[in-house]
Amino acid sequence: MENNSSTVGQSTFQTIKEDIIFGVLKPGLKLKLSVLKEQYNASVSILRETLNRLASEGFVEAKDQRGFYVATTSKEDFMEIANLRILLESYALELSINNGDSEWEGNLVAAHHKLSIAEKAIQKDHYFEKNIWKKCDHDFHEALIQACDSKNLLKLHSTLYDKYFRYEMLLLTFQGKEDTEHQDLLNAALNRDVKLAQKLLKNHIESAETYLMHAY
Amino acid sequence: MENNSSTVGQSTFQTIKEDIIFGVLKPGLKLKLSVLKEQYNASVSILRETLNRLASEGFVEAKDQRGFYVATTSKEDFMEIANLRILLESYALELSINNGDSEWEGNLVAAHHKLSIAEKAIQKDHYFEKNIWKKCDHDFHEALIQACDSKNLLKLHSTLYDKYFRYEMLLLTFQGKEDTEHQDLLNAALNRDVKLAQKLLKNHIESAETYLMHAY
DNA sequence: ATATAATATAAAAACGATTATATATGCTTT
DNA sequence: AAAGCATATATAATCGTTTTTATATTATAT
Repeated sequence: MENNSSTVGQSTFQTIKEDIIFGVLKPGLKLKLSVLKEQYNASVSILRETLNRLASEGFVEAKDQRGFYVATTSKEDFMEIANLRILLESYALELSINNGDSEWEGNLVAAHHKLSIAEKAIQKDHYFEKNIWKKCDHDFHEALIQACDSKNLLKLHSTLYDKYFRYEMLLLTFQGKEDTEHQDLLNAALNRDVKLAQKLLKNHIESAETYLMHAY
Repeated sequence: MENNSSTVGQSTFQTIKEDIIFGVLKPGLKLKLSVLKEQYNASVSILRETLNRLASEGFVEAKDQRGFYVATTSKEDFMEIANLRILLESYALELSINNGDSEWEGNLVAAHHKLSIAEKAIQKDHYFEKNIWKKCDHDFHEALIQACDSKNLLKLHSTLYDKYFRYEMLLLTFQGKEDTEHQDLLNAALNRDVKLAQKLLKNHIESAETYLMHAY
């Protein structure tokens, strides 16, 4: 899970964030500066900058005068995240379907194609890199709403997606059974059928949600 | 606009955030570490932590290797913020009205009472502290959705509210003519009339929105 | 005269060291 | 022996300095 962004700050931010999302850093874990320093080869200042950013995004909890902890998880929190994701992604989807031009369609088809390859790969090879599949799934959902024409909305959705995904990673090895869901979603979007697309999206998120809830 | 939170970091964060919201630090302004150091009596490290947090909340733009700038503003950005606020606050309002118990009602009535006093004060005395009125307005809107039972939603709404408020501050001295809007909103909420409350809220935000748009 | 390269300068990024705070440990007193 | 206070230790918060990077300036060559 190496990362070579431009600055040291950027790359440690990315790495730690991913480690939280993929469950390498477990919920509730105390993030001692001295330990992280060794673990991520970064100075205290950089780590504090990083943890502060992660705290304001909600992946880390900053207890005043008592350091940083990996954000804890709960059934309630997961439900909130899922519902907010549905709300925002549905709204964005509607805007995007109504706005999207041919370039949007092209990117969407391309993203779906990549995703379907990754899905096949992960079903054959159980040890296929999860983070590759994650990126494809993320990119597809982002491509769907790309034409919503609201940077703020895209930013919010992205964080919410990551939080939702974290629960997916924490609660299961891999689901692997969402066969045609993405395909159907793609078709509905291309047919500019807002209502259907929104319904499929809701089901898509909720089906994973109920599935994951059993793990709690 | 002094602030004495527990840690130096917390208080400079609060202060700089408020200075951005209230327009003391103008949009696009370059935030030179050396200047801020004098201005806010804080060390570079503290300032970097602060600016990183503000960047991830969207009040500051962090250009890689080229420092920090106060987030720029635009008509489009404002529209996005307003629409997102309507979406989230309407949703939260519905949940809150359906969930709210007597304590929620009590706090709501109290918040509205305080707000109406502040509104009267600001109409008489034109130099009445804006940040007091801001706090009352914020508290009232928060009280409305307090019973929505979703910390994530409340957090998102709070940031969105602040961003919306920033535009209010940047684009006018004071509006001062929203006479009965808050009162009507309060009544609808107490009567548990979701649809009406949502409609009033939408109007409330949009009326300010169109009013402010003329300033651009 | 203009364009490109070398140099100088200013500011951000990163670091290590110092100070303040909280919790754990042990001692004293009732 | 237990409770409360004092001390010690670990760790977070803060600071000043060093290193790196980007941009502005100047010089040189075409």
